[in-house]
Amino acid sequence: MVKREKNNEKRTALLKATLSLVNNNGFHDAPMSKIAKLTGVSPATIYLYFDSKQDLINQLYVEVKASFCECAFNEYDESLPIKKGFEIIWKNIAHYKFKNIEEAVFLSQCDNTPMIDETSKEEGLKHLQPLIDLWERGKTEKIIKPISSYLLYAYTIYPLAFLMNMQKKDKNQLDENCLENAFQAAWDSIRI
Amino acid sequence: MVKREKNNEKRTALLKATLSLVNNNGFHDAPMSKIAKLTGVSPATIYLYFDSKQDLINQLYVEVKASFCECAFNEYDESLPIKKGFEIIWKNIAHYKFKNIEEAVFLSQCDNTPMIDETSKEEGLKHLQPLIDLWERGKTEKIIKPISSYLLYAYTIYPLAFLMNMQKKDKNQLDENCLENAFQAAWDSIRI
DNA sequence: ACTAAAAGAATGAACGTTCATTCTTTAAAT
DNA sequence: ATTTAAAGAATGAACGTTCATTCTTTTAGT
Repeated sequence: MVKREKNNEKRTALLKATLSLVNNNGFHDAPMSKIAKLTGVSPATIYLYFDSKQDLINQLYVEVKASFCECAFNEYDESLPIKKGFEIIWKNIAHYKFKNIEEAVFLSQCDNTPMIDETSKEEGLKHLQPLIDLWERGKTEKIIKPISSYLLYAYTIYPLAFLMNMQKKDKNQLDENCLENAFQAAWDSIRI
Repeated sequence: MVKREKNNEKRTALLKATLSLVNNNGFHDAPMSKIAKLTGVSPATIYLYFDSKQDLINQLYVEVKASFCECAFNEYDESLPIKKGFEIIWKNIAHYKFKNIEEAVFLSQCDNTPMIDETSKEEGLKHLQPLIDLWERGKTEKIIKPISSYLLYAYTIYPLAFLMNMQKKDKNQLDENCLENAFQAAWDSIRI
């Protein structure tokens, strides 16, 4: 739903405030009034940029997911060897999750909750195709186990969400060494 | 908070209705009025069994988590060899998550959301100690990688949550073969 | 065993508050 | 002068919770 082109700053500020509130209070305690107050605008102004609260949260999800996926394939090249290509994507994702911890926590909350429309969720998932392609290539080259992409994702990418949540709670500090161990575990779980 | 001893059925029915509503609608769209209606009682009746909505959801979380952890260590014995002991616990957990998919989805929603009090969350986490002990034993016996328990959990148990969510959306059917692959991936990621 | 009184459960209606959203007015930009 | 952006006030609906009251069960007195 396209509304305004002008003053994208305000729109971005609204998205940012929403992210912060949903992260800290949960969707059930992130009312429009608080979003407006935190942004420094009137509640009515939100409706110049978004159709509804649901529209706001859906757009936020899709945009954060897009920025995540864009980051994931930075410097990735399909001609790279399987393991090297996987390592680049994996580390891109890992770095995103620990540099942009608020965004990552938000995504994990969305992915485990019915708060986002199913259609928006599917839209957000499409951008990961190059990783799935890489895995398929790895399977035919007998480098990666011949198991479903869901399994491969569950054991390589998904664990990062847990580590990140622990990181946020200061339960597990993630240094370079820990990251290397994590990558090794991911790779060991799927390599033949 | 101890309230009534009598008529535990109604209390259980309230918990069950809450679980179902939160799962399908999210916490933000599971009002007391709907919980009451689904249970077939008056809204006021809820407050004979629980202090508040927050108390209701906290108690639900703690009890579901407890039943999950109880199931996890069924037939487990500390004298078992590392791999066998791990396999038993892992498969217990896997079976719980796929036999009690509603409960498991609920737990994953709670664990990724600020909807549960932090104290209740910590209470729920305590019961997993035997698994951590097993891992420690595995490390000293040089069977399991010398990495933190958070990493071990992230790569062996946490992935099941993803598989289960996919299962619920009918995206990934989990047969016995897939389960075996999943266990192998889990073990491969942490064994030396 | 029967009845009356007390206690415990449960209720629907109503409370004050807060919600998402809209209406009306003002300020700013063109 | 006209249009657009923003604001604040206002809206009905819905929220969590409590209220006064009524059923239902238990207790006690005969």
